[in-house]
Amino acid sequence: MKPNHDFTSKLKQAGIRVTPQRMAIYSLLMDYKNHPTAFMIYEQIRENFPSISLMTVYNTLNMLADRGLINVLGHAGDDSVHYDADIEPHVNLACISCHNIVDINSKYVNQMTNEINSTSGYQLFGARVLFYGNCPACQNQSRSH
Amino acid sequence: MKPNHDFTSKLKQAGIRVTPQRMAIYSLLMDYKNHPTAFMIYEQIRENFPSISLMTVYNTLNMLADRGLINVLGHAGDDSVHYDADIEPHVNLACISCHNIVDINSKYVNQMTNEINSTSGYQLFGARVLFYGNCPACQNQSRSH
DNA sequence: TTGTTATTTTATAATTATTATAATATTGTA
DNA sequence: TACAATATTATAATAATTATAAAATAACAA
Ligand SMILES: [Mn+2]
Ligand SMILES: [Mn+2]
Ligand SMILES: [Zn+2]
Ligand SMILES: [Zn+2]
Repeated sequence: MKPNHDFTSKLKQAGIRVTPQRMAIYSLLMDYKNHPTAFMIYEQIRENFPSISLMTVYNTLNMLADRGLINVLGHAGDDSVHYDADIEPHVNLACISCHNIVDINSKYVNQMTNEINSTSGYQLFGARVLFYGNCPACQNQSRSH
Repeated sequence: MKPNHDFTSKLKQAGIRVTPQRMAIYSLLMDYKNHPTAFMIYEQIRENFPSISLMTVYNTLNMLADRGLINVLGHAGDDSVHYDADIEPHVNLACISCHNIVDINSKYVNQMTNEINSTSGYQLFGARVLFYGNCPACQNQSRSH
């Protein structure tokens, strides 16, 4: 596996040792925009990396989250935690039928973040902004059942 | 237990049978503003209602959430789900040290909600807006350790 | 009020996402 | 290359949540 210097330097900067497993997990989360769960990541990576264990996926995700390199979105109508490599505050839109999560642009998120940063008195680490409902595809399915 | 007609009518409107347990759970969540977990609710209610079971708390919370009467906030640095009786989109502020969640006013939340409602194409049921960091009290504790 | 039926509560067991452990393997470094 | 610190893996344990089914209760009609 050839080292991807983008990820390598990011991990090193955060004081995390570079391993093939961590590179694979981190870069998958950066490349795919689908806000996966630990198990979804595990299944994807296993195709190119058959010996990886689910424990390594959890360890890596926890480590990346602790250092602030990724964001923990929480549940999306299912019962496992979804992750997001985009740590800039932004609006996520979850479908509680198909459990997909997509990003959506909003011009108000930055203003809201600045407002909370300056007025709350909290030392902020991140934001979890998630609206939920039914996506267009799932609305059609339930209409024509 | 005397019936509280506010909650009674709300439950009836939602097609939910009125029971003392459900009244206790729903009104506790409305009265306390601390965004509790199922177990925290269970412990509180048990003081005046010694025979209640944790299963009833989960059943009721799931039912209220399904009907849109309460909001599911998700984890707050711990590993159990927090609930909120305030279903209007608003900013929640979680401390990842002490796991307390408080509300904070923001003038941008409503604008953001309207924006997403009109542009997303999703049939929206609710929002989970949660910023996380260290609260002032926990900042002081870690400074003077 | 009383009887009837559907629903709810409860105790209990089962499930499952996540974490802990400890032996083996790998990384960073000299 | 060799060493020490750290990571990975297989496995077992934990704990939040859900499933089940018998007993209790709410709604409602006679
Ligand atoms: Mn996102
Ligand atoms: Mn709130
Ligand atoms: Zn959908
Ligand atoms: Zn705190």
